Amino acid sequence: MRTGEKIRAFYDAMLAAWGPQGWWPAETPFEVVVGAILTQNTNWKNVERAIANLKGEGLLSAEALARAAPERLAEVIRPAGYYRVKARRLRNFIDMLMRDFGGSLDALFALPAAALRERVLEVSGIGPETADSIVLYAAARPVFVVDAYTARILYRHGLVDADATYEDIQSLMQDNLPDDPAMFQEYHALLVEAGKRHCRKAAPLCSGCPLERFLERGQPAAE
DNA sequence: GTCCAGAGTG
DNA sequence: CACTCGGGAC
Repeated sequence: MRTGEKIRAFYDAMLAAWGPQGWWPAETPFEVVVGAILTQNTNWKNVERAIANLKGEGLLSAEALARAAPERLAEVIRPAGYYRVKARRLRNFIDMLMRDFGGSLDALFALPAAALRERVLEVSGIGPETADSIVLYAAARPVFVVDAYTARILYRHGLVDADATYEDIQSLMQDNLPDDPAMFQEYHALLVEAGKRHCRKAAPLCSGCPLERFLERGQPAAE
């Protein structure tokens, strides 16, 4: 099976095994943005607590976040970890939104997809994965979100090299899939599920993984 | 004790 | 290149 077929077959196999994942779990696009920043290298369970705190404090809006004292914001999002850094990152995004788009997410999202991605990437503390999560899940534009699980799963199946860059992997996925935001949303969520359940860093549990049948001789590759 | 829906800095 | 940021779930 060649690369493109395999990439498309992965999706079908995971979807058949686990069904739709319902990502991104949030009530509004703004909440998606906040969650995308808070979940950097962090368990989603902890992010849920932080978002619940923000809601309880009435801080889940651009205006409220722009006014909140940095120390207070940090304390409220504390359960998400890296709380001082993340408080600053949230503020950096809000500052950009207020300054350049009148605080309107809709105005920001009206940009063409490529310009939107670049604009979000310019915010200090928002890197490629967080930017693409915002573009895909909050703005519903067709960019593929790459994360550590994506790289590991593709690497262990021999579809990318160990040193493949973010852009390498993103291009590989986008070049071999239809340009469908809803599908990209689902595919990334399914890869995260596969990563958590089976393709863990230290001890991969290939047995029972819906992607197991796509492994070839010698795979998964050693780290 | 491990590890998480990463990114910036020295 | 390594190091920092970090609470919480398991």
